[in-house]
Amino acid sequence: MEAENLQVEKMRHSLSHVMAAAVRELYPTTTFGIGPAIENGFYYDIDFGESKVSDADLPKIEKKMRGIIARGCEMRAREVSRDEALAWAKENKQVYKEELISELPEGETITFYDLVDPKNGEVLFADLCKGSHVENLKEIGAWKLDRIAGAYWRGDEKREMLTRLYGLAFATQEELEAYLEQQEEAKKRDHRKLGKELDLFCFSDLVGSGLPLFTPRGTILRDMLNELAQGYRVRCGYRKVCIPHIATVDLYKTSGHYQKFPELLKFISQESGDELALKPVNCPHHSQIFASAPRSYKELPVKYLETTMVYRDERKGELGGLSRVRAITQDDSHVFCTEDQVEGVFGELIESAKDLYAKVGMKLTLRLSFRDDGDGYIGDAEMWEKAQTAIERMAKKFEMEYFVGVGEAAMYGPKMDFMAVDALGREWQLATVQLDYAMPTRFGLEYTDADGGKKTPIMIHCALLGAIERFMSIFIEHTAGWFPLWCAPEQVRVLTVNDKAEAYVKEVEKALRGVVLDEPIKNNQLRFEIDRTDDSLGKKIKRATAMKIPVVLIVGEKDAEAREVSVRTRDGEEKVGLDELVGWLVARS
RNA sequence: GCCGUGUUAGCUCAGUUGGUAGAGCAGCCGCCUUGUAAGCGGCAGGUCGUCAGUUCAAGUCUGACACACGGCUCCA
Repeated sequence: MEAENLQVEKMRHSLSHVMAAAVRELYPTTTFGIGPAIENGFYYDIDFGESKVSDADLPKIEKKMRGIIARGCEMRAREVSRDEALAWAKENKQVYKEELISELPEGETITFYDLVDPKNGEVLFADLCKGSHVENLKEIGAWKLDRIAGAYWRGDEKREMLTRLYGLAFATQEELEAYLEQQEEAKKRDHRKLGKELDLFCFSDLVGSGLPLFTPRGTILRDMLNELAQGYRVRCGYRKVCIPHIATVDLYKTSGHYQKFPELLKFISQESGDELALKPVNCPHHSQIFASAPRSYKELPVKYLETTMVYRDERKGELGGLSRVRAITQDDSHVFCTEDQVEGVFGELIESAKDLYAKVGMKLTLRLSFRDDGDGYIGDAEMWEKAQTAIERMAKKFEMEYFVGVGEAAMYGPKMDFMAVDALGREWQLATVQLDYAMPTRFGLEYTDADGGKKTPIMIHCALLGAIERFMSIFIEHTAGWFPLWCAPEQVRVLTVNDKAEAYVKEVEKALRGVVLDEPIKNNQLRFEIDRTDDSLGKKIKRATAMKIPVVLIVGEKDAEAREVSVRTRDGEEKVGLDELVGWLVARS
């Protein structure tokens, strides 16, 4: 397996050289950046200078590449000195290569790979490269050029914008096709497409980009997911609070967001001239509820819970569907507690996260998000050390497998981030539990301890869904829109065959009206519709299926006679007696 | 923000070399009373993303803007 992976990587890497050779032949004045092998293929970043390149040019480049491969060219390594390499780069006006070479240590031996036609010894392309490569292009498997995109030189937006040509490459044709098929499947499940088809949310240019509007159906889904996420904490003694969505900027100067959080949206009051901001987080507001009264150690831990929107001025190019928005709903909670209560609070939240993700059918992995050396943080080094050690100790105590993500911490402290794996095997950061020694200090929060002295509480931030919008985008793709019964916007649809069994349809309606599900959330009154239109049954079924309604009940004269309903679900068809219908539905939730 | 692609009826899409727009579905109106994924017929529906420009003439060509989609170090 190892050897196979290595071979595929060699092949992908060699293909990037072949692509460069083809490009140079077609566009002689280009300057080359880097051309690595990647997960599903390869790319090359190229500066095309004056020439414009677009998707339409890909077939031309691909054809040229196939020609080079058909010639049976070889990849030959050649060692040169650093000075020789620099001279080569200068002579050929390869400024990017020159930059790369000049960064290599003095005296280092450098490898070049030549793409050579063995029949006449012609060198089609010579490139600075550490390898490794296939020996002969005959070893190359299945590949195709994929798309064209822009990429900053070395990923730095202050530097030149190069054109990146992406290619896909696999060992066999089957693997390439399987990959393309998987892409197709992902496209079919795309939450933006399903969001429209299932009537869950929409956008309006008048409202603005990155600002989703939820329809009645989408709102039900949101509410159900939120209820699930809040339920765990309500049962652990969290109490709901409610705050306004704006505050004076003084609040964020105190919290540090004004200085460290560029996405903060600010505005000036025409009335008072005050500078205000839309809340980018909820903790400062919540801290002021804690600060509103003298607190005793006896009432700790104080646990607040609120699902509410925060607003962030995200970079426009990064907005997309529900996964990246400017108005974000967090199922947020904040706990103010003593040092020795931290473990208990974390324990409850970890158990809740595990249970919630099991209920939605996603596997969890744990990332401990620690700080890096950047300056986007508040609080002193000692405090960070203490918090990070505590987080790691808890991961061990609760027997969670974890890895450490450096540079992933929040502004005010390290986080325990739960990564959920969806049906397509993709990993997403959703639930998060954060330990914060900084915010309480900045806000001067305190409580009176048993000895009468004042102490600073510790704050624990948590969101189990993370952002509801993001969670929904993933959940929609995870389920492909086939939501479990408990959270489906429309759980049951009754289809009449004709108008001759209306009396019986009314009986069924009455039975459904009495159905209340209690799992996984309590008091979940059944949501159902009755399709009495005079369309054919086939058409009604098609419509209900397109909306991915989990349970479809067909009720006609034959059913009335037998006092049953014809049930149609994704699993198939069956008959259920009217008397058993309620129990049948409850059992399926 | 930057690079590339796109925007035609509520939705999915046609629209050849510039000659003032088409289909299917959905909608509405009839007929059909229908048994497990589209019954039949008719009607209505569009400043072709927006604003400029070129032209006798622009959905089609040019420019700007808006919005959407894909990408923006898996470090020779």
